[in-house]
Amino acid sequence: MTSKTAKPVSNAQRAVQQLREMVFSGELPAGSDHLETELAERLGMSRTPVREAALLLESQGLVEMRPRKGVRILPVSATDMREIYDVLTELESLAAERAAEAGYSEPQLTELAAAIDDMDGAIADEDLEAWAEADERFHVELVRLGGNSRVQMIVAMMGDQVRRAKASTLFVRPLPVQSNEDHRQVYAAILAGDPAKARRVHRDHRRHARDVLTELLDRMRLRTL
Amino acid sequence: MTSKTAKPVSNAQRAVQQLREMVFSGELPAGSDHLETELAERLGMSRTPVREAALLLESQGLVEMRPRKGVRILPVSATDMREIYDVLTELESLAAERAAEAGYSEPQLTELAAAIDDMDGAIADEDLEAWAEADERFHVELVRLGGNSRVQMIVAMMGDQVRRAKASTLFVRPLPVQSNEDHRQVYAAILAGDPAKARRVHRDHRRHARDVLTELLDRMRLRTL
DNA sequence: GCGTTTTTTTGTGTATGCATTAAAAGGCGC
DNA sequence: GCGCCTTTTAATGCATACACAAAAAAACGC
Repeated sequence: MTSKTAKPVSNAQRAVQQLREMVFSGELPAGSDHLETELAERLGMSRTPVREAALLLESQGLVEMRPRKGVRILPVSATDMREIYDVLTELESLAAERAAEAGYSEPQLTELAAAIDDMDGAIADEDLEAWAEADERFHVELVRLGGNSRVQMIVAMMGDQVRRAKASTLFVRPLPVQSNEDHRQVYAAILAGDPAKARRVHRDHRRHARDVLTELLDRMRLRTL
Repeated sequence: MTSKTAKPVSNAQRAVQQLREMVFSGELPAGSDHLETELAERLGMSRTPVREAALLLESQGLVEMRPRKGVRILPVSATDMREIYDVLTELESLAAERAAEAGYSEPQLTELAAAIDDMDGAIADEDLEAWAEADERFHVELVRLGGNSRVQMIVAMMGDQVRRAKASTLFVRPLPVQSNEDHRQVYAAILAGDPAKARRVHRDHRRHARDVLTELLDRMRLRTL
């Protein structure tokens, strides 16, 4: 039911996926070093595909390869967070603007609406993980509607870089009750075909989220994640 | 005077640099395919470092690796140009805003001022290549002043993707006489510490440049470069 | 003991060989 | 000739081997 004929996925691709998961899950903790040989053994393949995978992850800003020191899982500092959120703010706002310009009709926005509803539901249940998942869906879908493949890529990349940080602050953050009001406004602006408003609302939303998070990080004295 | 003791640069790094130059110079034309073996021979090294280099360039959006077909030099379509210019507009505007917030004083902005002056000079001489070089310097320096390393990276990456296209339209574009007025306004806004104005002016500048270029591409019936 | 030099260890960067498999070439019936 | 099957060719993906250099360990002088 899941696959047709079993697709031939390369070892390098598997290495990328597995390493990503190991990074996100914390199995490879931020700041830790791992020799190519060690990772190769862990993944049950030779150094070559592992190396290629590491090279890719390095270009995505998730790890760093230092000769003789191994593959270092990059920590994310408060400064990094600010940088990343700034980029996300700009590009998502652009996406919102473009989405509003595109003249989508309601049936094309069901995914977005569903994400918003799910966030409401999660807040009512005080289910933070469900909320985070729906929030993620909202942002991904918004960017998709923006129709710029490069923006999609960059946003995904930046999202990966802050994934761990988001996860570890999720339970100490205030319940984002206000947040969904913003989401609905963005949705409305897109449906109404008001690009300037869509941009502005989303931008303010993002900026606020950034301030909350960075202040939180300062308060937690968390310098890297 | 240039080097201390001759640094040990890896073959893979050399491969990256050389391949980049070969792409930008047109020695490897857009749309062409090249087998790993062929490139390895051309660069005088084995497939391994060439492969790593190609993987990197792929992650930067310059080439695409297709099994059995070889390394394909990615062409840039009119749509691609629009996407890229949209991203550049957003991120450079952010940089301008942040630069204005940073409270730079005149001596810290000499590089930017010099680039503007050079553009004026180049326009007076009708030296398009000198103008393009100074324009590049202006934008790079502006982004640097913005102080966001991720923005710098992404802008550089997007810049690489449109490098060939810019070069090949340079001589059919109208002389950018108006453009430098914008640059001076951005400069002034940064020095005056007016983030909103810096952003707005640069954004409009960019948007205009984008319209000129895309219209030009349509008129030239150039679909890929 | 302790700073310095020498030896050993070890990880990486690169070359190379090979199995796999997609594509091209060739053969065959009609 | 032409569609279809078989054979051959050849490019990749991966494993492996090895030289080099960096770091660690050991030896040494004092």
